Amino acid sequence: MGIIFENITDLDLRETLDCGQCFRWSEQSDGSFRGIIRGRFAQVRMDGNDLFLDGAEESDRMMWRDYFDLDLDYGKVKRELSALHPVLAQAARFAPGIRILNQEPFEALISFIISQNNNIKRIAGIVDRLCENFGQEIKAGRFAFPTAERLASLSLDDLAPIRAGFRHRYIIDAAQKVADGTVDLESLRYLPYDEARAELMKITGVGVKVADCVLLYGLHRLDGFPLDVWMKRAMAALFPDLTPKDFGQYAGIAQQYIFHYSRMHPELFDN
DNA sequence: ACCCAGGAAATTC
DNA sequence: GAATTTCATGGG
Repeated sequence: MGIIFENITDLDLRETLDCGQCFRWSEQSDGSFRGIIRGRFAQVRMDGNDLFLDGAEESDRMMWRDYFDLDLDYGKVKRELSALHPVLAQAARFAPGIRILNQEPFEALISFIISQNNNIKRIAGIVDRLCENFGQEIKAGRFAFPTAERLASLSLDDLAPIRAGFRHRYIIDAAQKVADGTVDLESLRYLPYDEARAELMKITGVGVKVADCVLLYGLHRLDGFPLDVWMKRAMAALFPDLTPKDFGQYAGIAQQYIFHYSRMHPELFDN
């Protein structure tokens, strides 16, 4: 059982799965990654330009193609972005195998609510505990991300085991507003950007930055440009003459190159 | 003991 | 309205 995608360029699994956009893949000692996406398990690895999804089902081929964004020409995107600014070209060359995943919108929403005033390692731990406690077990010890309906039914005390602190009430409010239709995540996919952002900000605990992350990572709004502490430092130090709008329709991809490059080069910001 | 972490809400000025 | 403080938790 498994799926193979042949002749895949511009994809590096470690760069893509460990660049801060997702929190649920675990790297194995052989360099492959195991994860559960949309309730489906896969162990993924690259062999040359072939992408192997061991354990995945052929009937899910389209889902996985979509998840890894295999229909977008990242070579072309990189050429366009690299022409904008030499430092952006350098950031893209540093991790040329980054792609923006198509994550489940609700998972992105909850994950980035958890991300606020937090660090990536602990975010991953909280998300793991959330899945273990409230997600469906797909195979031994591996759980799906919980549904909005399930999380909406919980009390603050129920969430105590995930140890997310003050974010517990944000998680429940988000789940309730998604479950009861107050916020329709799928409808945000093609709404004007500012309107989509405003919809998400109806949720307690969702501000501009979390909303931008949900739109970019969960709804594939590549025009989004989340500005976290790292990106604000990077913009001030590396792109003082540019604004987010200057990065165009693929700003979100530029953001990911810059975010990863900055996080891997903290010495750039020692002042 | 102190500081920070892919922020946002609550409070104060 | 804009600036500051608080909010849990864990690691350095």
